[in-house]
Amino acid sequence: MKKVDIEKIVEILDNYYPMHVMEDTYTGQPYKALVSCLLSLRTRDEITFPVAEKLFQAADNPCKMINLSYEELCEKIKSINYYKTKAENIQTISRILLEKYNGEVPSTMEELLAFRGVGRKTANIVLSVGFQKPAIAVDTHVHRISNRLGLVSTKTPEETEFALREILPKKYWRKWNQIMVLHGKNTCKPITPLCKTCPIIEYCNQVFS
DNA sequence: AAAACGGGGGC
DNA sequence: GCCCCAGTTTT
Repeated sequence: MKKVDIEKIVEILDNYYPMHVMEDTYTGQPYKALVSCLLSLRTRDEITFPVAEKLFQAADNPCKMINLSYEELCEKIKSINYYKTKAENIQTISRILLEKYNGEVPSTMEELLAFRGVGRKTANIVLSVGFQKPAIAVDTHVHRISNRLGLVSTKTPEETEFALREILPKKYWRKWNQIMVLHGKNTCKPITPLCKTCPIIEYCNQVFS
Protein backbone atom coordinates (compact mmCIF):
# COMPACT_ATOMS: atom_id res chain seq x y z
CA MET A 1 0.00 0.00 0.00
CA LYS A 2 1.31 3.39 -0.95
CA LYS A 3 1.05 6.18 1.52
CA VAL A 4 -2.20 8.09 1.36
CA ASP A 5 -1.61 11.81 1.54
CA ILE A 6 -4.98 13.49 1.31
CA GLU A 7 -3.66 17.03 1.64
CA LYS A 8 -1.23 16.51 -1.22
CA ILE A 9 -3.78 14.82 -3.46
CA VAL A 10 -6.24 17.68 -2.99
CA GLU A 11 -3.57 20.27 -3.66
CA ILE A 12 -2.32 18.60 -6.82
CA LEU A 13 -5.73 17.92 -8.35
CA ASP A 14 -7.10 21.31 -7.38
CA ASN A 15 -4.34 22.98 -9.38
CA TYR A 16 -4.36 20.42 -12.17
CA TYR A 17 -8.01 20.88 -13.18
CA PRO A 18 -8.81 24.58 -13.59
CA MET A 19 -12.42 23.94 -14.68
CA HIS A 20 -15.31 23.36 -12.32
CA VAL A 21 -18.21 20.95 -11.99
CA MET A 22 -21.80 21.73 -12.81
CA GLU A 23 -23.03 21.98 -9.23
CA ASP A 24 -20.59 24.78 -8.44
CA THR A 25 -22.79 27.01 -10.56
CA TYR A 26 -25.52 26.59 -7.97
CA THR A 27 -23.57 27.26 -4.80
CA GLY A 28 -25.88 28.82 -2.23
CA GLN A 29 -28.95 28.04 -4.37
CA PRO A 30 -30.57 24.92 -2.91
CA TYR A 31 -33.47 24.71 -5.35
CA LYS A 32 -31.26 24.88 -8.42
CA ALA A 33 -28.81 22.46 -6.86
CA LEU A 34 -31.68 20.07 -6.17
CA VAL A 35 -33.29 20.29 -9.60
CA SER A 36 -29.97 20.03 -11.41
CA CYS A 37 -29.26 16.87 -9.44
CA LEU A 38 -32.65 15.42 -10.27
CA LEU A 39 -31.94 16.11 -13.92
CA SER A 40 -28.42 14.72 -13.84
CA LEU A 41 -29.42 11.36 -12.43
CA ARG A 42 -27.49 8.81 -14.44
CA THR A 43 -26.71 11.53 -16.97
CA ARG A 44 -23.43 13.26 -17.69
CA ASP A 45 -23.01 16.85 -16.61
CA GLU A 46 -22.16 18.15 -20.07
CA ILE A 47 -25.53 16.82 -21.28
CA THR A 48 -27.45 18.02 -18.25
CA PHE A 49 -26.01 21.48 -17.79
CA PRO A 50 -27.38 23.20 -20.91
CA VAL A 51 -30.77 21.62 -20.27
CA ALA A 52 -30.75 22.77 -16.66
CA GLU A 53 -29.76 26.30 -17.60
CA LYS A 54 -32.49 26.51 -20.19
CA LEU A 55 -35.04 25.17 -17.74
CA PHE A 56 -34.02 27.69 -15.08
CA GLN A 57 -34.56 30.53 -17.52
CA ALA A 58 -38.20 29.49 -17.61
CA ALA A 59 -38.57 28.32 -14.02
CA ASP A 60 -36.01 28.84 -11.29
CA ASN A 61 -38.31 28.36 -8.30
CA PRO A 62 -40.96 25.81 -7.29
CA CYS A 63 -43.85 28.16 -8.02
CA LYS A 64 -42.83 28.74 -11.62
CA MET A 65 -41.99 25.08 -11.94
CA ILE A 66 -45.48 23.84 -11.14
CA ASN A 67 -47.00 26.52 -13.32
CA LEU A 68 -45.42 24.77 -16.24
CA SER A 69 -47.64 22.02 -17.53
CA TYR A 70 -46.21 18.53 -17.36
CA GLU A 71 -46.02 18.55 -21.14
CA GLU A 72 -44.19 21.87 -21.22
CA LEU A 73 -41.66 20.62 -18.71
CA CYS A 74 -41.15 17.39 -20.62
CA GLU A 75 -40.61 19.38 -23.79
CA LYS A 76 -37.86 21.42 -22.14
CA ILE A 77 -35.94 18.45 -20.77
CA LYS A 78 -36.74 15.72 -23.25
CA SER A 79 -33.20 15.46 -24.54
CA ILE A 80 -32.02 13.75 -21.38
CA ASN A 81 -32.77 10.22 -20.28
CA TYR A 82 -35.65 9.31 -17.96
CA TYR A 83 -37.09 12.72 -18.74
CA LYS A 84 -40.68 11.66 -18.05
CA THR A 85 -39.86 10.38 -14.58
CA LYS A 86 -37.60 13.35 -13.92
CA ALA A 87 -40.32 15.83 -14.94
CA GLU A 88 -42.73 14.07 -12.64
CA ASN A 89 -40.29 14.07 -9.72
CA ILE A 90 -39.40 17.73 -10.19
CA GLN A 91 -43.02 18.79 -10.19
CA THR A 92 -44.04 16.55 -7.32
CA ILE A 93 -41.17 17.80 -5.18
CA SER A 94 -41.84 21.42 -6.16
CA ARG A 95 -45.46 21.00 -5.13
CA ILE A 96 -44.44 19.57 -1.76
CA LEU A 97 -41.97 22.41 -1.24
CA LEU A 98 -44.79 24.90 -1.69
CA GLU A 99 -47.31 23.00 0.40
CA LYS A 100 -45.14 21.87 3.27
CA TYR A 101 -41.96 23.90 3.24
CA ASN A 102 -43.11 27.42 2.38
CA GLY A 103 -41.43 27.14 -1.00
CA GLU A 104 -38.01 26.47 0.49
CA VAL A 105 -35.83 23.40 0.15
CA PRO A 106 -35.42 21.58 3.48
CA SER A 107 -31.89 21.38 4.80
CA THR A 108 -31.76 18.03 6.57
CA MET A 109 -30.75 14.69 5.14
CA GLU A 110 -33.88 13.02 6.46
CA GLU A 111 -36.29 15.45 4.83
CA LEU A 112 -34.43 15.39 1.53
CA LEU A 113 -34.32 11.60 1.36
CA ALA A 114 -38.09 11.48 1.76
CA PHE A 115 -38.52 12.91 -1.75
CA ARG A 116 -39.03 10.48 -4.61
CA GLY A 117 -35.96 10.69 -6.82
CA VAL A 118 -33.63 11.94 -4.10
CA GLY A 119 -30.97 9.55 -2.84
CA ARG A 120 -27.87 10.12 -0.76
CA LYS A 121 -25.81 11.65 -3.56
CA THR A 122 -28.43 14.25 -4.43
CA ALA A 123 -29.20 15.00 -0.78
CA ASN A 124 -25.54 15.50 -0.01
CA ILE A 125 -25.07 17.80 -2.99
CA VAL A 126 -28.00 19.91 -1.84
CA LEU A 127 -26.55 20.08 1.67
CA SER A 128 -22.97 20.80 0.64
CA VAL A 129 -23.52 22.97 -2.43
CA GLY A 130 -26.94 24.47 -1.79
CA PHE A 131 -26.62 25.03 1.94
CA GLN A 132 -22.84 24.92 2.21
CA LYS A 133 -23.02 22.46 5.07
CA PRO A 134 -20.43 19.74 5.64
CA ALA A 135 -21.55 16.74 3.58
CA ILE A 136 -19.88 14.15 1.38
CA ALA A 137 -21.60 13.47 -1.92
CA VAL A 138 -20.50 10.15 -3.35
CA ASP A 139 -21.12 9.50 -7.03
CA THR A 140 -19.44 6.83 -9.13
CA HIS A 141 -16.32 8.96 -9.57
CA VAL A 142 -15.85 9.51 -5.86
CA HIS A 143 -16.54 5.85 -5.17
CA ARG A 144 -14.25 4.49 -7.86
CA ILE A 145 -11.29 6.78 -7.31
CA SER A 146 -11.39 6.72 -3.52
CA ASN A 147 -11.07 2.95 -3.84
CA ARG A 148 -8.35 3.02 -6.49
CA LEU A 149 -6.33 5.33 -4.29
CA GLY A 150 -6.67 2.86 -1.44
CA LEU A 151 -8.25 5.53 0.67
CA VAL A 152 -11.23 3.28 1.31
CA SER A 153 -12.12 -0.31 0.56
CA THR A 154 -15.84 -0.35 -0.02
CA LYS A 155 -18.44 -2.00 -2.19
CA THR A 156 -21.18 0.63 -2.26
CA PRO A 157 -21.23 4.43 -2.53
CA GLU A 158 -22.98 4.60 0.83
CA GLU A 159 -20.17 2.67 2.49
CA THR A 160 -17.74 5.03 0.82
CA GLU A 161 -19.56 8.05 2.20
CA PHE A 162 -19.35 6.74 5.76
CA ALA A 163 -15.76 5.60 5.37
CA LEU A 164 -14.69 8.97 3.99
CA ARG A 165 -16.26 10.70 6.96
CA GLU A 166 -13.72 9.03 9.19
CA ILE A 167 -10.63 9.92 7.18
CA LEU A 168 -11.36 13.06 5.17
CA PRO A 169 -10.68 16.35 6.97
CA LYS A 170 -13.97 18.21 7.14
CA LYS A 171 -12.64 21.12 5.14
CA TYR A 172 -12.39 18.79 2.14
CA TRP A 173 -15.85 17.23 2.34
CA ARG A 174 -17.13 19.40 -0.49
CA LYS A 175 -13.92 19.64 -2.45
CA TRP A 176 -13.41 15.89 -2.58
CA ASN A 177 -16.46 15.50 -4.78
CA GLN A 178 -15.37 18.36 -7.06
CA ILE A 179 -11.89 17.06 -7.68
CA MET A 180 -12.94 13.40 -7.94
CA VAL A 181 -15.52 14.26 -10.61
CA LEU A 182 -12.99 16.23 -12.63
CA HIS A 183 -10.31 13.60 -12.18
CA GLY A 184 -12.76 10.82 -13.04
CA LYS A 185 -13.99 12.46 -16.21
CA ASN A 186 -10.60 13.54 -17.48
CA THR A 187 -8.11 10.97 -16.27
CA CYS A 188 -9.23 8.27 -13.84
CA LYS A 189 -11.90 6.88 -16.15
CA PRO A 190 -13.90 3.77 -15.28
CA ILE A 191 -12.67 1.35 -17.96
CA THR A 192 -9.56 2.88 -19.46
CA PRO A 193 -7.95 5.25 -16.97
CA LEU A 194 -5.17 7.41 -18.37
CA CYS A 195 -2.57 6.42 -15.80
CA LYS A 196 0.27 7.56 -18.06
CA THR A 197 -0.70 11.19 -17.60
CA CYS A 198 -2.12 10.94 -14.09
CA PRO A 199 -0.82 13.70 -11.81
CA ILE A 200 -1.31 11.62 -8.66
CA ILE A 201 -0.08 8.25 -9.90
CA GLU A 202 2.50 8.13 -7.12
CA TYR A 203 -0.32 8.00 -4.59
CA CYS A 204 -2.36 5.36 -6.39
CA ASN A 205 -2.79 1.75 -5.41
CA GLN A 206 -4.23 0.48 -8.63
CA VAL A 207 -2.21 1.56 -11.61
CA PHE A 208 -3.40 0.26 -14.98
CA SER A 209 -0.80 -0.44 -17.67
C1' DA B 1 -27.50 -8.02 -3.67
C1' DA B 2 -28.87 -7.44 -8.08
C1' DA B 3 -31.62 -5.78 -11.66
C1' DA B 4 -34.28 -2.36 -14.04
C1' DC B 5 -34.74 2.09 -15.77
C1' DG B 6 -33.76 5.26 -21.24
C1' DG B 7 -31.17 8.49 -23.87
C1' DG B 8 -26.83 11.13 -25.85
C1' DG B 9 -22.36 11.07 -27.57
C1' DG B 10 -17.85 8.96 -29.34
C1' DC B 11 -16.06 6.07 -32.43
C1' DG C 1 -24.35 0.21 -35.02
C1' DC C 2 -22.06 -0.78 -30.89
C1' DC C 3 -20.08 0.52 -26.68
C1' DC C 4 -19.65 3.80 -22.82
C1' DC C 5 -21.68 6.47 -19.21
C1' DA C 6 -24.63 7.18 -14.61
C1' DG C 7 -28.30 7.41 -9.16
C1' DT C 8 -32.44 5.66 -7.37
C1' DT C 9 -36.09 2.46 -7.02
C1' DT C 10 -37.67 -2.02 -7.15
C1' DT C 11 -37.40 -7.04 -6.83
